Amino acid sequence: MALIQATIQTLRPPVTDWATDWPRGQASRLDDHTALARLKAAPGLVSLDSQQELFAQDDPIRHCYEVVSGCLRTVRLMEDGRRLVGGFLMPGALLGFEARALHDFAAQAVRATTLRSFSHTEIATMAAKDPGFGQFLWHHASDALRREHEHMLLLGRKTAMERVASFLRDMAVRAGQNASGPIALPMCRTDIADHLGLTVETVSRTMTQLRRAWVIDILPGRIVILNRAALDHGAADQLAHETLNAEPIRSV
Amino acid sequence: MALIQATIQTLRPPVTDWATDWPRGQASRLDDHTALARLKAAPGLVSLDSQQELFAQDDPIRHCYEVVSGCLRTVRLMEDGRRLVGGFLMPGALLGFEARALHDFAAQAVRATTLRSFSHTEIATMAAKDPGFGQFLWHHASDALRREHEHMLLLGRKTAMERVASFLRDMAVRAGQNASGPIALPMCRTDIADHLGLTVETVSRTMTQLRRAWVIDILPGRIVILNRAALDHGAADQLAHETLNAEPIRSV
DNA sequence: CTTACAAATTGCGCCAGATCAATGTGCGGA
DNA sequence: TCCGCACATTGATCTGGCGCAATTTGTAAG
Repeated sequence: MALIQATIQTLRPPVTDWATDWPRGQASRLDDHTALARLKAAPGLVSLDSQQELFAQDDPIRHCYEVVSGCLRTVRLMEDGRRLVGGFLMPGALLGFEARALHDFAAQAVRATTLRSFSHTEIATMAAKDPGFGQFLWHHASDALRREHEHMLLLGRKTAMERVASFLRDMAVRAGQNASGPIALPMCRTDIADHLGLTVETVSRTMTQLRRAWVIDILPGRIVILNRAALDHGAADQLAHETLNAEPIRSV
Repeated sequence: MALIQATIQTLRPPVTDWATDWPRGQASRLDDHTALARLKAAPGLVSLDSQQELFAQDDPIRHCYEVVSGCLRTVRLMEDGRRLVGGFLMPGALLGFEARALHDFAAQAVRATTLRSFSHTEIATMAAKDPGFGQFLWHHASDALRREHEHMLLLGRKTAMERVASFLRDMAVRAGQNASGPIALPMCRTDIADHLGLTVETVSRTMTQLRRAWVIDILPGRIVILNRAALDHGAADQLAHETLNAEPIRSV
């Protein structure tokens, strides 16, 4: 059950931007939609400690959220403990904006996190009145769908190396880091493994392989991409063989 | 590229039902929405031969479709030929109702298929004008999202036996066959394998295992569920061991 | 600085499912 | 009825990733 009860106050006049979460899609052009702006003017605020749960799987959807800071994961559990991490939500991401009665994933803070919270009922009401807002929700769901499709391909057909490479590339894109520089990995290896359909050990081994091949450097809580082309092209495998004997000096 | 150019004529007065495709969800209650009814009054009709492609991956989205008869698969290919079948579309299913510029999957006929076709532009225009229709699209995308989440769990964490069992159970539910009776499997084993993230051989072996355990019977182009509980409960594995020596008389 | 604990890495043996290779089966056409 | 072809099944072998356990690293507390 949801641990936090956010308070939604009265709606007040328009404000400005609505951060969206489509790093790799054509974001719907509704950032400045007035209904959204009105909504954003009076959000509830939620703070979560690290590992705290925002809502559980099968909880009724009462609120929608926008991540302000921190990082969340969506989690789905099987009875026997097998776990799937649907995704990681970074600042700007939206959560719970589906037309549905129950959450099909739990949401948990990867680390201390703050969110803006909105009433889901109000969202639905607004969608019923305002076609523009309805369109926004449609666009949002469609974009989510496209990303899930991509992830299904990863889970269904990619090798461990390809999965890890895809993940790291995605994290780089999300961080806006097309250039070099450390990329934060706030989530633990277990979370990454459960997101990629692998085990912790395989994730660790694969990342080590990439390090040995000078494709990435591994620092506590972050990585640095040394050879972006290898990561993109999937040539990481070949590289791993070529440079296997050379042992890079590990950054301190 | 799309092989068929459907013609959308003028819109005419309301008609009746709008078959939806949420066998396991709370279908959005918009079946009789007037905008949809208006649209449905003047659809283009499309016929596909078996294996014919309706649209390719990365084609611009020009039309939306409702499956009238037959069966389609959505397909995504990797450069090296690895293939993922996103899903199978049975009569009543909707296709291409996303807010997006390009298709992220190709759609191909599993066997001879007919569809009603609608202009995607018109859909988008209608969504912009009519909040109720926008809501319908939002609901539709949200339901699709929930199904994809379920499938991600299958691809990421389930065993071959669990995947095949889930698939057969789904097909039974879709066919409205909670009772006994043959369930049509119009798609070939390769399609099933690419849908479940397995190989043809593994699908075949697993189904044989289920047959030997008296959980299902296998007929050309269809199956019969003999032990629904085993299929649901995933106890298929245990059963497979218990009854492994007994060789059921194969139906002719 | 030392201790303590969780997270990450590494080694090693094993197995579910992949891969390669026949063989079997059903169906449509001449 | 026979042929031909695509699909399905089965067998034999191989391997990528898993499972378990030991070790190392990072980090927070004392």
